[in-house]
Amino acid sequence: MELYGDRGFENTTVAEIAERAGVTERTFFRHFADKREVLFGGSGALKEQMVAAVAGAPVSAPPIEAVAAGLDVLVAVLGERRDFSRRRRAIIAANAELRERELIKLALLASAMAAVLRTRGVAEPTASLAAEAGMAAFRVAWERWTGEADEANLPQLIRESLDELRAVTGSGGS
Amino acid sequence: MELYGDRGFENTTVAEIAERAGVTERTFFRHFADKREVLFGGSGALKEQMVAAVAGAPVSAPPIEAVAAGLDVLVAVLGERRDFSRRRRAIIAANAELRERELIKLALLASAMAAVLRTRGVAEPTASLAAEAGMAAFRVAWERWTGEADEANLPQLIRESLDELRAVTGSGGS
DNA sequence: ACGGTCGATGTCAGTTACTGACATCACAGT
DNA sequence: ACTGTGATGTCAGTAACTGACATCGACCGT
Repeated sequence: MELYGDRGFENTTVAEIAERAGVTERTFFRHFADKREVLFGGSGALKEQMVAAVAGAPVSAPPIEAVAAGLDVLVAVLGERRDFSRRRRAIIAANAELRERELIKLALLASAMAAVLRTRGVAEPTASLAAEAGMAAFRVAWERWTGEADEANLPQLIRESLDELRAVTGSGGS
Repeated sequence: MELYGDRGFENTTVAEIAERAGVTERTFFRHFADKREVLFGGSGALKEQMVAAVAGAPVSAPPIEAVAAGLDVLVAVLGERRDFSRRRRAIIAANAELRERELIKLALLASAMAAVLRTRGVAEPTASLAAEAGMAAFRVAWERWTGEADEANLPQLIRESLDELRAVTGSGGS
């Protein structure tokens, strides 16, 4: 991350990273599938935690509530160190390939949540849409949170986004 | 696309594509920024059309309606040749890098629509959320349309997805 | 203590996506 | 005919990855 931050992602070679870490290039690629994955390492574990949170929501809770429980985990993990998150975000925002990777990671999280919803008996278009809606709300809240100067409250922003999403979709069908 | 379909995306080299097209490798890279871009060529023009459609929606129309007008264009362009779309989709679905690319293309379309909404006076969290919600509805509808065997109606599926999205977010706030 | 297995690392050679610099060539306008 | 201009070819180079094999240290059973 230091190298990516200083010289930029694309001006940093794997050889440099490996040298800084005191290993060979080959070893780097045994730890990370590719150069981008460095910034998305914990996403597997994160997925597990989110899945557990969604699965652990009360049976009576509507789908969007279960998804919100999953997002709480996401927020807890990503939102704890704000300056770290901002540096990371700046690096990702500055590079198209990293943005792609981030999008697919979030999409994976959403589809994992949708899968859990299905095991809870939610039928298909609904499950995916609830998960996607939650993710959209998160994404927008996340942008604001990392972008704004003052100490905004991330869970609060997510709640507002969900409310806004309801308002926006609620006005009129096609 | 023939090569990608037959041998798979990652087993196809740029040299092969160039040879098939009767040009050199270098020329290939002058037409396409990278190997994936082949499958996403028209997305610039598509964006323009969608932007125009959103901008052209009645001033009185709520944001989600303007977005729906943009999606109609997307549907018209992508949905006209169904078998072509399905082959293309199969290729993309089979490869992670292509899925990444598709996600960022859709995200670009969404953010372009959000930008237009802003020029129409829609305030910020609302604009992004309306665009993202619309895109989520499209994505889910698109999955169903390309996946299902019978001749489903894509605009119809999108309308259903938007309705479902409203239902799903509408049940309860946090 | 000793041999053996195993996991992590190093080494090396190779492929392939992509890029910059320069040459060539056809064609349009004057 | 002259000249630019845009598209292509040629060539050399970089850097991300990958497969195959060697090494080495820790740990395990006897």
